Amino acid sequence: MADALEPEQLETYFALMESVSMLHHAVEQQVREAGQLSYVQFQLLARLATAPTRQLTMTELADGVVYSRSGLTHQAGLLEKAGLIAREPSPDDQRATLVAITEAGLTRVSAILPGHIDVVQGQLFSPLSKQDQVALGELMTKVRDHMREQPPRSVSTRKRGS
Amino acid sequence: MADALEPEQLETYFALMESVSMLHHAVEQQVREAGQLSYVQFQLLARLATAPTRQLTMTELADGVVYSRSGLTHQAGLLEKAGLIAREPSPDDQRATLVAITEAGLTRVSAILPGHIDVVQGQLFSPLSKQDQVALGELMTKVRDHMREQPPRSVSTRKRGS
DNA sequence: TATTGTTATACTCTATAACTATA
DNA sequence: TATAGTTATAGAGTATAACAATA
Repeated sequence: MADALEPEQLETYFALMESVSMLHHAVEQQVREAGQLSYVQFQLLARLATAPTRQLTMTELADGVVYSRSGLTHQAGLLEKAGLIAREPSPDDQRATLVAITEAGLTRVSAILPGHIDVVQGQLFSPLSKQDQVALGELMTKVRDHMREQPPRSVSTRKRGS
Repeated sequence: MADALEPEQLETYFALMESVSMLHHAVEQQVREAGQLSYVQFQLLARLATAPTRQLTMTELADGVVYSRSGLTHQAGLLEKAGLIAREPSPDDQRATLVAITEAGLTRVSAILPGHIDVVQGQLFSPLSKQDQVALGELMTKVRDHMREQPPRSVSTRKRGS
């Protein structure tokens, strides 16, 4: 409502989307070549690998990565079949499923990470000064936090109208 | 090679990817609801609408939006079937196809744009100060320009190894 | 020989709706 | 009644390779 975008903002928006699209394409390729995984699968594994207890519920795991429950179930099925994660019922809540990364999963992430970091360094950070990099971090943290507050209206699919 | 990512850079990278993923999801929905198009289709139309002569060759149109020739052919086929673009052989180069946006295409873009701008404003820019917005534009322009210089190794698929 | 674009095909991803089971 | 997760299925997107035509 109200507030149009300045032409300058439109250019910023386009530059952001194009940059990230290209970056996404580059890292997707790297992840596939180095680890035979899609980027989504890599994100899920990376999230598990960095989780405090190295296990999350399906819902926690989905958050911010996947936008439908069935999508996550599908990806988790593939990862489990590949032996990279393990699922077991949660003791706390019988409805929930706990997902844990396996040793093989950790190994896979380790195989991907160095090359991944090279790509991100080369594509995203190399044209930026140290100052720029810090600034970008601050900006995107603000944006991400703001977006997280917005009703994602997807994973927590609580249909109203339809 | 060399140069690892600082943990701070890793966070920046993640914040960027998550933000844009959510933004992409939001605009994708908006474009579909307001204009019955995918985001890629909207990008193609928008690119044509803002092109100086309102027509581009397939290769020019693909640039930065689509990463395979056949993908563009497919999308162009859909857009043409919907009457939003028109294709004709180029007079300059008999191999090339000129793609032009139709009146219906322009109308469709117009139908999408206001709501689109609202979403971008609300999701991306609203948490940022005017200063922040300018800074983001400068940063992403640098990044985009740098990435454009990198061999995209995709559209201009000049296979070497395989 | 290199480039533009299309075709055919196959694969992956994603989303919707219906369903089960537990809170 | 609401939530966690799965299943089945259908649709859309994308990429590879083989191809035709022009430069």
